[in-house]
Amino acid sequence: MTADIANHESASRDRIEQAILSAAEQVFSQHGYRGASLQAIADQAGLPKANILYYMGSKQLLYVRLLNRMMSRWNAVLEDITPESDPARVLSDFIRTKMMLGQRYPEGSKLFAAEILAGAPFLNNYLSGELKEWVASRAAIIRQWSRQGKMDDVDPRWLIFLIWSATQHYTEYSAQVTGILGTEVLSETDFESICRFLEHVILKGCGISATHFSSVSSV
Amino acid sequence: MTADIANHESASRDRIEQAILSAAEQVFSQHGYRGASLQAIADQAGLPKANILYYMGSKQLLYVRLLNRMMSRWNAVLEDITPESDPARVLSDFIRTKMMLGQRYPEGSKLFAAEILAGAPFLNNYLSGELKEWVASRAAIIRQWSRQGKMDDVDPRWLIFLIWSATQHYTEYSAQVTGILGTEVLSETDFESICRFLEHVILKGCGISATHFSSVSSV
DNA sequence: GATTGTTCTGACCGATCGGTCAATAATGTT
DNA sequence: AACATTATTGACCGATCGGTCAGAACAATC
Repeated sequence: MTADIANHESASRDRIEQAILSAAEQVFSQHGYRGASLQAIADQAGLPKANILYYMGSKQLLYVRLLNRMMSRWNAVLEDITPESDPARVLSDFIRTKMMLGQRYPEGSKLFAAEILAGAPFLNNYLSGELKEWVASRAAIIRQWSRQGKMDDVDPRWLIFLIWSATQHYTEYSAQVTGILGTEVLSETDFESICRFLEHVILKGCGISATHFSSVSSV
Repeated sequence: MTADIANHESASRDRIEQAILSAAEQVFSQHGYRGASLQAIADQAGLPKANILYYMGSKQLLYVRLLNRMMSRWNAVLEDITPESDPARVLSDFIRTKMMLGQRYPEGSKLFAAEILAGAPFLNNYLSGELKEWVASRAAIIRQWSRQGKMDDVDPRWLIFLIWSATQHYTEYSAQVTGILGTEVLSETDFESICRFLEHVILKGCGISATHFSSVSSV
């Protein structure tokens, strides 16, 4: 008897669970919690419906498990930020990290968006607890930057929301973006162009002098 | 027999239809097309379910009718923009108009967002047709502004997306925003503060010198 | 007051929903 | 080989889904 089996986590079981989670992420992200059906998830995963429930227990357990998985992916963002940090570097990193996360986990990002749209019935505690503290602590540091004259005296909360929304837009509204651009997916060139644009506008807009390693090329 | 009745549009019928549309907008915006049920809409409207279908024909007809109603509300945005317009005034108007629309029609905005999240199955033609042309024509004018030296040489598409997302955020993510701020609704003070912040960052970030009537107070 | 057309709605339809369960198959363990 | 555990899944459950329909209720015209 191996340690894995003792922990009820054989390699086979783990592989199947990941396949189910991946399938469920797709379906939930498109249709939200209510609009998603276990049958659709099962079809997507290529398994019988009863199998989904055997591994996940219930629709709700599967859903909150997906939410938690997505939350944990965001944990590292803006983790090591101090009043002595360089605003240009930090905000630039923030923009690029969020853009990258949206590209890497598009379904997870959409899943989160759908949950918020529905009024965050499963995430209310997280939003008004953990995330609220996260924003408050970062906002305090940004406010110090303003007081130190490193940047304009803007409301840090609106700045965080701005970066959040501007980056999230390209994953959640991908259907609109690709429809307008006329391409199926966002090219690597477009991705880099967007990052540079956001860095340029937001940093300059906040009165942050660009450092040597990050700026927009065209100005 | 009045002209209204001849047009199959009595005042009574119109009142009921509006009530149904309003109720449906709430339910669809929260749960998307698939997740919304006619029974929930009927309950919200205080009518029997069969009554909804009597007035609207089917779930799909009701849904597309709501989408079209929301589209028409956005028609006036950035309508009278020319190469000779003042970028500061135009972008400032754009920001405030979009913010105001989101506040005025929160359910409609969320409905639109849910449709895009689902992959825009009912709006693909609109996005890659009408809206694409709308963006292209505005982008052309913004590009002329850049060539005239009125602003930095930024990609107009990313600028439009930026304003779009930053303003939309406060209606679609209202659950997250209010959760983080700790308030139930966005106060009038916050609303004005956000508008000024966005005007400041975006105009300054695009190298647009603020005109006399619009600027941020704190810098 | 009988006739006609519109509005309203309970009852019902087949399909699908999330979830249960018993029977079977596969996989260890000894 | 015998046994115990886990994995798998078709069949089924009550509830709800979108939608239909017959007929009651209502209003307008003659």
